[in-house]
Order: sequence, then structure tokens, then C-alpha cells
Amino acid sequence: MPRVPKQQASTGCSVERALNLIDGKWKIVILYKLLRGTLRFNELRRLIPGVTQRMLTHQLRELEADGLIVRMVYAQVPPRVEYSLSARGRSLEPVLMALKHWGDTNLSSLEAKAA
Amino acid sequence: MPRVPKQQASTGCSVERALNLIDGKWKIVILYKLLRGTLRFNELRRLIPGVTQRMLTHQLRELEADGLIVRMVYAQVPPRVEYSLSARGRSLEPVLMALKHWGDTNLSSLEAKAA
DNA sequence: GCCCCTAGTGTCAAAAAGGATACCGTTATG
DNA sequence: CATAACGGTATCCTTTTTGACACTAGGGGC
Repeated sequence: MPRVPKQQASTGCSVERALNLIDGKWKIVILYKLLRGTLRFNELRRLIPGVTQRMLTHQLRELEADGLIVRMVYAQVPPRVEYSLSARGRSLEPVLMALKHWGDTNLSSLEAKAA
Repeated sequence: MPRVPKQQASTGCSVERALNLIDGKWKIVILYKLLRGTLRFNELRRLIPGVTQRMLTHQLRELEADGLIVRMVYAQVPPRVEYSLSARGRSLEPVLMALKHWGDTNLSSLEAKAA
């Protein structure tokens, strides 16, 4: 993603601007996983096979910067960091669910075709 | 996007797989614009300021390859090429509308904050 | 003492995405 | 004859994204 020269992301319509916040393959998946509740870093990692530690960290930081998730650090050893959706992030639920529904419906038939 | 080593995109859940089809900043916007009906190449170009000819072509080809849009070429001079949603593409409407709704709702308040 | 755990960070390099620009054929228009 | 319109391609180059890998702190277990 171009991620837009920061600041002004208002190239066009609201759809376009919305995409600037949730682009990247992992972000939507992360948000989706968090719909069910708070998760720790390594829990997310296990839930999303294929994401590397660095990528996960990056995406989480961006999501946090965009105010979609909340990061809670507990001063413990070993460290404990919990991620959860912010109100803003939770407001994405309809989008995420629509996407999941579409995936469930349209990708199974695709795979059936491909198989 | 990584666009996955082609072929097997089934890393994880359906959400993740769905994203492989609609990644890229422009694709969702293109699909969204096409919701309202058939559009010609240059019409799309005008509707999506910021997209270059090359990018638009690329994205349209991928959308076509994924069966989300239909490309109709009319043997005329000057050339006439029309793009429209396939049934599969149209099935994304709930997702697109949810995204637009979210953008309208959550980005206006964001910008108000930023302003 | 040594290794493991968590939740990272840093660096390097590869891969991918994206942008700029030039060019194509054909017909109409000036 | 030159130019413009349409819907692209081809090429080059830069920026972004991504991955691999090593490394960190501080306590607990063996």
C-alpha cells in the first residue's frame, strides 16, 4: 500500500479513505480475530499462521495509531500485552462480518470449482 | 499485497482468503464504482482520480481474472470497452456498502477531529 | 550456568507495488 | 498534414512492503 503521504488521505470518496485505514492483508484479519475479544500478542500470532513477528508488530502499531485497537501493557515478567478493539475498531464489525460472510459463501464454491 | 504465490491462497480463514481477491487500494474502489452500472475505461479513470492508466488496467485485469468483473470489448474505432460487475462481483455489494457506510460515519468524525 | 518464555526491536535484503513516460493503431476532425 | 480520442502496452525507476534472521530484558525451571 501506498499508505498515502500520511496526513491527507482524502483522495476521493469515503470508501477510498476507509481503505487507507484497513489496507494490508493482515489488518483486517487481526481486527476480525479481535472481534471475539482481547488477545495477547502470541495468541494473535498463533491465530494467524503466516504472519511474522515483525509484520504483526507493525500492523498492530498502525492499527493502534489509527485508533482501531487498544494496546494494554502489563508490567510483568514475562511481559504481558493485550490487544483489544477500540470503539472505533468495533464499529467495523459489520464490514468484517460482511466480508466473512462473503468469503464463506463465495470462496467455497470457488474452491469447489478449482478442485 | 503479497498476492500469495498464486494458486493456493488458503492460508487461513475465509476472511483471509477473501482479502486476496480484493486487496490493492484500487480494486474495492473500482468495484464500488461499478455497483452503479457499467462503465468504460476512461469513465473509471475519471471517477477515480489518482489512479494511473497502468494501475487501472492492472487492477481491472486481476478483477477480471478473479471473475469479479466482466470486460466487454466492442470492435469499434475508437475502441470501446465496457466493464461491469459479474454476479460474483455483485455479491460483494453488502461488503462494499458496509465499507462505505463505515467510511461515511467514521471518517467524517475523524476529519473533524483532525481539522 | 543455561535455556525458555514473552513481546518485542533492528538490520538487511528481496519482492512487490506503484508512478512516469513514451508508444501503438485507427478513425475523425481541423 | 497534424492532432485528438480511446484503450490500452512496454519500459524504467522509485517507493513500500514483506520476509529472514539475529538480538534484547528479566525472571523461572532444570
